[in-house]
Amino acid sequence: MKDNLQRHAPGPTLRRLALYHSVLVQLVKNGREVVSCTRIGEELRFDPTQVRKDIEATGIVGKSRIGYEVRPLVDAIEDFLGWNNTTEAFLVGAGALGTALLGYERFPACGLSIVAAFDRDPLKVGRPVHDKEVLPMEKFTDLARRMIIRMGIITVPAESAQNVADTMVAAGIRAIWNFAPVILTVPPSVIVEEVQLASSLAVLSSKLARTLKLEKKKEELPDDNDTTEPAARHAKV
Amino acid sequence: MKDNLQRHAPGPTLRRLALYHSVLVQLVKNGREVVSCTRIGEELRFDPTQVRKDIEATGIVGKSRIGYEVRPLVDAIEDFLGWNNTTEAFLVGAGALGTALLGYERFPACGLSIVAAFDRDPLKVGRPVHDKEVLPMEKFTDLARRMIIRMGIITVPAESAQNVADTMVAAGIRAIWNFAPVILTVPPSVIVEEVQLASSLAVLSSKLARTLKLEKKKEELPDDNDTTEPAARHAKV
DNA sequence: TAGATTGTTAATCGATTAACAATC
DNA sequence: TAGATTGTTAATCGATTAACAATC
Repeated sequence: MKDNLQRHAPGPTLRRLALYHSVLVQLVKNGREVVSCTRIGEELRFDPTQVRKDIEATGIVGKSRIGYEVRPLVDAIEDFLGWNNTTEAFLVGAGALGTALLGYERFPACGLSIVAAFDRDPLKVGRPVHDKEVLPMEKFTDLARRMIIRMGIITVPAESAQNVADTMVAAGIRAIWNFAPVILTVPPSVIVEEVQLASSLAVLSSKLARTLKLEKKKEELPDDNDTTEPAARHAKV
Repeated sequence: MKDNLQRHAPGPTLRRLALYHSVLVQLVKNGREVVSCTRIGEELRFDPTQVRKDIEATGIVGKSRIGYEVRPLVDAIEDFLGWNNTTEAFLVGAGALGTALLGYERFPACGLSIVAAFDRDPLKVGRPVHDKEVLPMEKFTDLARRMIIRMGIITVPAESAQNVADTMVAAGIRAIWNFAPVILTVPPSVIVEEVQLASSLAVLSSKLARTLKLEKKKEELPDDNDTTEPAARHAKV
């Protein structure tokens, strides 16, 4: 056992821990009491060694031949990810994406509670979305300070995102989850997690384009290099 | 110049290329004709060397002391990411998140056109969302085959996601953008890009929890290790 | 020319994977 | 016991960063 101060874990580990959590919560529901890395890995198609390494970061130790106790493991992951105590967040931008996040059923299990939404559009203000009030932007700073809100979620268009971020920082917010398609500039004391949909799409579309191009080429020149052609296998026979 | 067949680029590079694209499109609008890696890097707070390495992957060559021509660079990135020809996609799950994606203004610039949405809920079928038809799930397979749709977007709850993915694969879809909180199982010929919101939140919330814990500890025991205490600096003076 | 910038190779860094002893 | 599984160290892999010659 190392010190009780939380060790720094690499980003990929944190991301996978969130996935393990989801799997483990399901196992708890099914009444499972112990689980092995192999089992978790199978579910998510991860290498068992990697799962073990990740779990090690949480400080949990398992039992040889048995695996890990599910319930303590869930607790340790929640502790590690900061999901054990509910984090109250303010969301800015009550458009379609903001609305989707306000109603996302998974967040409570991740210790996230979006307690209010803000918008500068008077038409959106006043109409509750998923039982959450939509307040005018003017109320943001005062309310965030009084409620000691530490997390902000940005779902406004690109043009206003930096401005919103500045307001959040000034109001004492320490972590920003940014869904707007711009990279934010914030002081070093503020943490930003960028959700860049275009980046995610880039990975998918580039791979798809590449695959389709390759297939097209293969169709056009079906030579001996084409191992999918059964005939090619007879070359040496 | 290497072969004209697209080289494989690492995921992080693809993600950053999407961000460069956004910056460059803006530069084109402003009438800029050339740009250096340093300039792009400043905008996104990336290392200039990294920007150069990424650009290298697209096959574009720059000019010493000048930089890169913006317009050809944009074209090359679009070509590389598969954003030059419009990809038509079907979306399944016309809930809040699906609605948000159907109306996302940035997608056309990324060569993505969501041409129709599908839902199994009869209440959602028939009412167009953002000018896009919402069709019953029964029509998916036939329509996808006839229109030769290659990309599918999943915005259904976790429980139905794998089922939807299976339908997509059977209908000839080759790339799936998955927003449901489950890891999908698909044949190797199908590409999946997972958008796991919980994973993204995990990175943010764990960092925030860690920071807040550290600060609390510092408050409780303000000893000489606390470099923010000006008094500590006088220890040796 | 001088100096900013590219292109490219080498060094570093960090994460993943493999290997294997310990253990229940 | 035998064998599955953990814990841990070492090897590998891949991406980032540094260094520097070439160039306009």
